[in-house]
Amino acid sequence: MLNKNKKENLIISSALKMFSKNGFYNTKVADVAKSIGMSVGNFYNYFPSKNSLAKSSIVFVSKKLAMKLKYINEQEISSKQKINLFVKSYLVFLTKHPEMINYFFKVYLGNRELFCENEDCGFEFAKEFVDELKKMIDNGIEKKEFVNQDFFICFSCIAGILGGITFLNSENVLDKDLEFYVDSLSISIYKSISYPCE
Amino acid sequence: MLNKNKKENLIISSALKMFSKNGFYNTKVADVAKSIGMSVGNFYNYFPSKNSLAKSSIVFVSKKLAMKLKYINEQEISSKQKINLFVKSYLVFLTKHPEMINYFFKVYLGNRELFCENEDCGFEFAKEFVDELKKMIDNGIEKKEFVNQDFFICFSCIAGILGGITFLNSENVLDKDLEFYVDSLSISIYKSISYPCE
Amino acid sequence: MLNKNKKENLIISSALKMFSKNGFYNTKVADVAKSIGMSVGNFYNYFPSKNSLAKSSIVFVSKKLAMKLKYINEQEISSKQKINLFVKSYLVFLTKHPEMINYFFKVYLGNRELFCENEDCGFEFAKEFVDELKKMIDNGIEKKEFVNQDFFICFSCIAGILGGITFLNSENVLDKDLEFYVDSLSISIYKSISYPCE
Amino acid sequence: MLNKNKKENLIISSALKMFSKNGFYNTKVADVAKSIGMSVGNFYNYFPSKNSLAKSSIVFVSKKLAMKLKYINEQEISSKQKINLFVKSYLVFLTKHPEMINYFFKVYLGNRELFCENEDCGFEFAKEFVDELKKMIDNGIEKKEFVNQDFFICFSCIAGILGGITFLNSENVLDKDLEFYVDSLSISIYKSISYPCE
DNA sequence: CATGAATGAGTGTTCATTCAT
DNA sequence: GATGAATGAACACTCATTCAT
Repeated sequence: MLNKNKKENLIISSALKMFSKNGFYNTKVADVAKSIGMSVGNFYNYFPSKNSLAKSSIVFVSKKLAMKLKYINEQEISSKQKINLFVKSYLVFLTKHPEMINYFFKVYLGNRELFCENEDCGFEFAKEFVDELKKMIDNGIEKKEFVNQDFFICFSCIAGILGGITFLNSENVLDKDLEFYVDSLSISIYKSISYPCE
Repeated sequence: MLNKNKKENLIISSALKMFSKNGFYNTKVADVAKSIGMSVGNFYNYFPSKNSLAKSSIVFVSKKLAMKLKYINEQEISSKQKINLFVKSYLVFLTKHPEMINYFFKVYLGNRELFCENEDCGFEFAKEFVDELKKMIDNGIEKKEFVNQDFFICFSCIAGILGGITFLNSENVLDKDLEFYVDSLSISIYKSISYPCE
Repeated sequence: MLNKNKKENLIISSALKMFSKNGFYNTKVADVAKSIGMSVGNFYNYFPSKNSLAKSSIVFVSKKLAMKLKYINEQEISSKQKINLFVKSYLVFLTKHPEMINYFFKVYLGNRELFCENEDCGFEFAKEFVDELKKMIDNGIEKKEFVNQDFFICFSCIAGILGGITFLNSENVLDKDLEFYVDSLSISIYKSISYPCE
Repeated sequence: MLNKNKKENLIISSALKMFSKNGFYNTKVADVAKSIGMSVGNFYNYFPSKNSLAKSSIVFVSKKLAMKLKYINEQEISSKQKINLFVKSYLVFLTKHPEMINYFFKVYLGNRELFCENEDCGFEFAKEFVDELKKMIDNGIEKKEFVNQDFFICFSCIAGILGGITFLNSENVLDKDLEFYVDSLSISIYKSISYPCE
């Protein structure tokens, strides 16, 4: 028998697909349960509420992304190369697990009320990923590879541009495979935050 | 007495605030109606359904944004200047009407199921804005001010970076006024899509 | 059309019957609604919750009983006669509206958790009746018709003995009509709280 | 290891506390099981259902009370003294085991649907206690110490008055210790069923 | 146009009970 | 006997929408 943690992940994996496809509110607890052959009642042995599943799900995704970024951050390469590796890693992941990325951009960013009780909750559930991204940015600034500017500008450039391509992809408007965009995207991102005419 | 169209806009204005603050699903038709002193029944004289209000709302926002961009596009200035004007215009608008921008980024992009019946609906309800943005991009490429690359890359850079700052702003994590970011953001956006070392 | 208050009373009347017969927990909101030809949703236009219906119901009963007792209290007769009138009035009421009395003794006294949030809520929802009973007792003590003793003793004698016969009646163990017990019950009650050998 | 019967009593003891405090319907089988460090599944090795636990519990209480009354009944003393002893014994028991008395008056009398399948089930589960009380009453009447009246009147007087003080006690409205009320209560009860001017 | 009472399908959650281990 | 994961029917409450007035 699967242990508790394994089963939780099984639920999350299925929920991510359903939430990202049909939205949190149009996905019923019964749907999630049934999708993995589990009874409704038993679902509640693993998550105390539908909402807590949403929260655990974003933590799950955030950790996955953080791991990939951490692996890149730990290498002794230039920031430019790091960005290239990250974009590639991100797009491969998006191809393989669109539900995770889409969950992040659609459900997490689009339905803040699910994740925030008070006004200023920030991105606490995506902390792990955001922190790792911060590391990359800080390191790039430190090494003078990135313009020494407001952190939030950098953050918007990296996360924003990737978010942009993600939305276009999820709406099926892109005419090429994601892989195709790796280089041009990394260059764009790099240009946006680095000094012109290096 | 207000004519039908005026009243529709009144409803939309109030709905935008509520939808963007609490989400579409947590805003009840009764709440919207009450917020402008209207009865529930009467609401349905102006919109056939809650969902149609959501659609009209995004068209409303898209038109507003398109107008601003159109005004900029019509000027005889460099693309670089256009981007600067657009960023400024955008951030001023975001300051004045966060509900509109947030509605666009959160409700519209985050709850696609509300606006898409089939799989490939694209951004039909934001068409006016997207088209105008396309004009700016195409013009910049034509004039060799932007790298002649895939349109979607450019789109992701412009809309993505602005989206990034928008999310940071709506989560109250920015420590300065939006105005502060105008120049650095426009430079970043411009750098991302233009040739290096101009 | 019935006004709001009339409809509330209609709901309460029906709920009293169902609650007292099958218990609060075995009576579904849908049952109550259906019993008076009302939809479930509409029920909630009159009461915010099932629990609030239970509370309103006991207030309703308490008021009815208080009224009867008040009418008796206002007469210029001896306490002995008051008790006789009250017992008669009570038993007639019990015959005519067993659901009200049974609701009081079974649901209200038997399911305190429904009516008490904190530990010491006392009998706040039956206040009107209890207050009127207190008046009768205080008056009898003042006029030296009742032994000058602890109020709670008197209260237990009056309410307790009536409660006793009420339970026997609701269990269908009594072999005679309630009317039959009027005199012996009033004498017993009177004896229990008055001086022996008057 | 405890034998089956001992464990049943252990369950009952804990259940009495929880049922009397929070009500039958707000006490979950899992709560009862956990309260004595037992698994849910194992609970069902001792009681076939939650409802049967409720029934066994009232029999348990009824037997305890019957025993005390039996001991008193067997003494060669006047009915007046018996009543005094019974009241004392009752109040001491109530002080020591409020859960048992409260279970009787609240859960058993207040939720008849739990104990009665048909309409006329009487007090079958409290038979032992009721029978013993009947013995005391019959004996008093026989010895002309009590008025020769309807049995149910006597029953209501004794059980009702004790029930009255019990409710007041369980609602924490009494300002003195229960012991304080022993004499006045026994006198009141005795007066209520005996001839005036003995 | 305007009202708001009425509808009723729908949903998150609970919990007594079962049963494989 | 003992465990606790699994079941699934049940229920309070919601809310978009309708419609009589």
